[in-house]
Amino acid sequence: MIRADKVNLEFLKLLQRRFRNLYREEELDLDKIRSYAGIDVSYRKGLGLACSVCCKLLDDEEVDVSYASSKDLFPYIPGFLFMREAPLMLSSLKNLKVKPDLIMVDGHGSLHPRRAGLAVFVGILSDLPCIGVAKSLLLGEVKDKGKNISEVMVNGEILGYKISPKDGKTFYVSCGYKVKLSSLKILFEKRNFSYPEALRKAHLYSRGKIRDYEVKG
DNA sequence: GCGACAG
DNA sequence: ATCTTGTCGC
Repeated sequence: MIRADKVNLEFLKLLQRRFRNLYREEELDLDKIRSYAGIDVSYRKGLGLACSVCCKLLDDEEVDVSYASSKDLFPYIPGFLFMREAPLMLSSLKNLKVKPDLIMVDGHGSLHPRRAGLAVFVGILSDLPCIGVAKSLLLGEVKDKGKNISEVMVNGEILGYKISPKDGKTFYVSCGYKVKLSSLKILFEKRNFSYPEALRKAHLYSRGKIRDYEVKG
């Protein structure tokens, strides 16, 4: 494990700026998106385990599941989560037999100090439309609170949305790659502001799998 | 300098 | 994120 106090943050910021230069936005044609994958990572005693769950976009029916694990983990440093989780997420994504048309990762995309969160890296490196879905805010202010969907502002710019399901915890979404804010809004409105089922399962499955390692090996 | 800080 | 049993409440 690399020591957090030995990490060259200036170099990593440079890396984030370069990936941001590769960032692109596109209109999401929902009629052409058949399936999407939710990706999450769990940890236990120095081991990290990622899970990708591929579901149909229409009814959330599960069509594929894959995993990837590693003991060679980068430390968690706020603002640099990509170094810790992007490699594991990309590995589990490769292990899917059914290739998704869209991916959603646990973490922020453009809603980030340098607009280069985890979802931006995973989107660019997989060359798939990607959306960042986080449970808490890293920065930004919520405008027009109280609605199902409200804008998150950073320096007068909309960088994401706060989504409040009728039943359940609120979460935040932002663009990762090849997606536009307008597409995000339409997508979550169509899905009735609910937390993505594929992500919920990826979280459950990764936790279940990493506990098996305790018993087996 | 102080505090805040995705997972 | 993880370490962790029972317990309060819908």
